Amino acid sequence: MADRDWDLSAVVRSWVPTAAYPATASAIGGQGPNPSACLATLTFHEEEELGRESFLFGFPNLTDPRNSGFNELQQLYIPFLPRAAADNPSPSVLGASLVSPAPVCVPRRVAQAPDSHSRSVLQQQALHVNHQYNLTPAVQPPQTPRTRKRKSQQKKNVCHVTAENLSSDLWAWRKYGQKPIKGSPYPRNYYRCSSSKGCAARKQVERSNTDPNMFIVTYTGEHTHPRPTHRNSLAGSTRNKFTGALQKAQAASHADDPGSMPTSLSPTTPLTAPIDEDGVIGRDNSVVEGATRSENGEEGEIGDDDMVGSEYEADLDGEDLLIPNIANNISEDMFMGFHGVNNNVPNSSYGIRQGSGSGDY
DNA sequence: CGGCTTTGACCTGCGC
DNA sequence: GCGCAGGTCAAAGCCG
Repeated sequence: MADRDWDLSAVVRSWVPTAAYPATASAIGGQGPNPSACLATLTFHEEEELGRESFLFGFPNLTDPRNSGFNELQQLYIPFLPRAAADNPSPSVLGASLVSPAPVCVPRRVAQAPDSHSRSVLQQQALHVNHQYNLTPAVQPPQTPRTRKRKSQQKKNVCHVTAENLSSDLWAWRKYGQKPIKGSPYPRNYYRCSSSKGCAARKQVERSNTDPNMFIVTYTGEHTHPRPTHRNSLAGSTRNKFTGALQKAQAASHADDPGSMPTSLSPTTPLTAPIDEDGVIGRDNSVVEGATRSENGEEGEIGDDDMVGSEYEADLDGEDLLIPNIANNISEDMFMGFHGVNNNVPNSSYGIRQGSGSGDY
């Protein structure tokens, strides 16, 4: 019985409430959503895209004080943007001054011995930011899903984000597994991109055992397709048991499970309306690899199997994608789920791998 | 009906 | 080689 189990899918799934995905909003619930959370899913490529006019289309309320987080995030990402983008960041990209916490990722080769000299300036900057915002960046070597490189050599893009900043990338993620992790009271949820059947992109979400308010999002693999122009009919809109059955489950079984998370919230970002094709929003704050790459050709290199690199390439292509109308769609209730998580609120049994977790346990 | 979540079983990596 | 732990598969069931 994993009474501490929680379904991170709730976290991963886009928290952005929209008319199209009201359930998601209510499922997440809560108050004081941080717009920047949405950006947490952006890659620097995507950020670059966001700099385009179309981006404003997607975020009509950028001027809204609530969007300060967005701008903040952009600021934070600047160091990680491709040099061109960083050198000539559009106003939207640069945004305003930092005000609220924003998720930041820093590329790092886990397998490599940390070398202060080798650490890129960008990384240091990111680290600084992370420190400011109490974020714990960590990037591990990417991996090639399915081919299973040595675990220690797998490339990963790890981001530590707060519940508020938990992602809402536009990719459609489908949960395919959950496993309790030894040493951690919280299970790890596994997601794969559901936008394309052949897509190798994976996403892992787990709550930090050191800081329950932090979530560790790990991206591996790369998308083999352009961003979806639209969500699957059900993607992100269903499974919002959190609103219905979920709540029942909460009351019934995991009323005291601090680690629990509403499963209903899939890592899918609800999209309200298609933005300009150039509008790009993507994964969570996986800015990392690119950052290193731009600064340090070797460290954080975007190898062939580096999902980040290739993915970024695709992003730059201006693949069609949608931008969630975050500001307009954020619901008061949206973060209820997160609050529940943060406050040991009963969470659903959904997405929770009871006890033995996934099979082997 | 299509897509998603759940979850037990199986596979693989890795340390000893 | 063995065993543990992490990662993935896939059937079953749920939902709109």
